[in-house]
Amino acid sequence: MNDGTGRNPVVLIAGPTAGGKSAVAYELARTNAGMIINADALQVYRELRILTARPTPSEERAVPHRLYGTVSASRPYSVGLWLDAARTAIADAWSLNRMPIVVGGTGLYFKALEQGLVRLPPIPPTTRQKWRHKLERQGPASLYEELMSLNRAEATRLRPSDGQRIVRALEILDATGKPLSAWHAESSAPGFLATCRVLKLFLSPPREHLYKRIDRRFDEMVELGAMAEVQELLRQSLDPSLPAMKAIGVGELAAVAGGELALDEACRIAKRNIRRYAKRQLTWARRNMISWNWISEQLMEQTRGYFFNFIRRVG
RNA sequence: GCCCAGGUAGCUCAGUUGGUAGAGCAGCGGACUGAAAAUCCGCGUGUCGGUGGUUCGAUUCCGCCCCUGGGCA
Repeated sequence: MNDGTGRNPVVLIAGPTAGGKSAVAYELARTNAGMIINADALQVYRELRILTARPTPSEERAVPHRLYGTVSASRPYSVGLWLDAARTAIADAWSLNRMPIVVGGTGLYFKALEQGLVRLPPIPPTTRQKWRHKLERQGPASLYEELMSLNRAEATRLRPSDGQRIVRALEILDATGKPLSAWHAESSAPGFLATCRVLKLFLSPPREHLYKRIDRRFDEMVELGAMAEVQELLRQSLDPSLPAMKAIGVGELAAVAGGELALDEACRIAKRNIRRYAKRQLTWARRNMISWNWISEQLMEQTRGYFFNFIRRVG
């Protein structure tokens, strides 16, 4: 696929959850021979169609979709795995003469796509297990001490309470003999999109509207059978620390299934957690997505023609 | 109309024997490189219903007014 400039085109659509990304992506893709590629860390899980607000089967039939529901909830996913899959999908779109439209709410995935990821040798699963178990048994403070004695600079980069990052730092040090910061410094691989013609849209509805949509959408999820979806997931008896089990709504509705929480109370908590998540997405974006086109709902209406023109021109 | 009980943060309320106030929930800000819907850090955001009075000083005491419950008519 070529737009006359010799550079391949890509459209990226990001924004907080429930902000209308999917609808925009679908419309662009349907009218401009696009291919929609998922950039959401949770929408990859097969079992979570309703709770992660994945595109509907009819939408998936109308327009090519990639990386939605392709992974079992029993498997941990990661940025690295996603990045490989996303690159393949984007290349596929080009070869099929379709405009790749990468949509999702996971800021880190977009950052990896744009700027690349540190090239690390694979960490053996046993090493990963070792440190994770240690965290469970001893807690973050003790592991922080350990990291401090192994590599002071690496430890001071982190907080003593941030168990997840401490474990990551330790497993990298353990498996490669070098701290993450050293790997980071030496592998400045250019991002996959460095040579592409890229349109970056960040959909940013007013906070108040966003929160209303979040609340409404969760009620809809429950009506559509979110409860059954969670019960089905629970039947697999998966490790609760798996990413899929941490999807917002899973824990809350599981508590209802277990008789520990009333449904309306669970909904209240889930909605609050989604609102907080949306806030974290916005915090991330303010810092990391400065160069994106930030568009409000109104602006989206006003500039619709402009963006469609971009698509037509390059597509 | 009269009699009670209230009006304090977005909500539910606590409190100040007179020195401009604090909990829970909600919210807000920040960090972030293979678990990122994760993980972690920080922050009370206030015309104490209004208006006069007493006082060095009133959210607190007094008067009047407004509003919300409940009761009596």
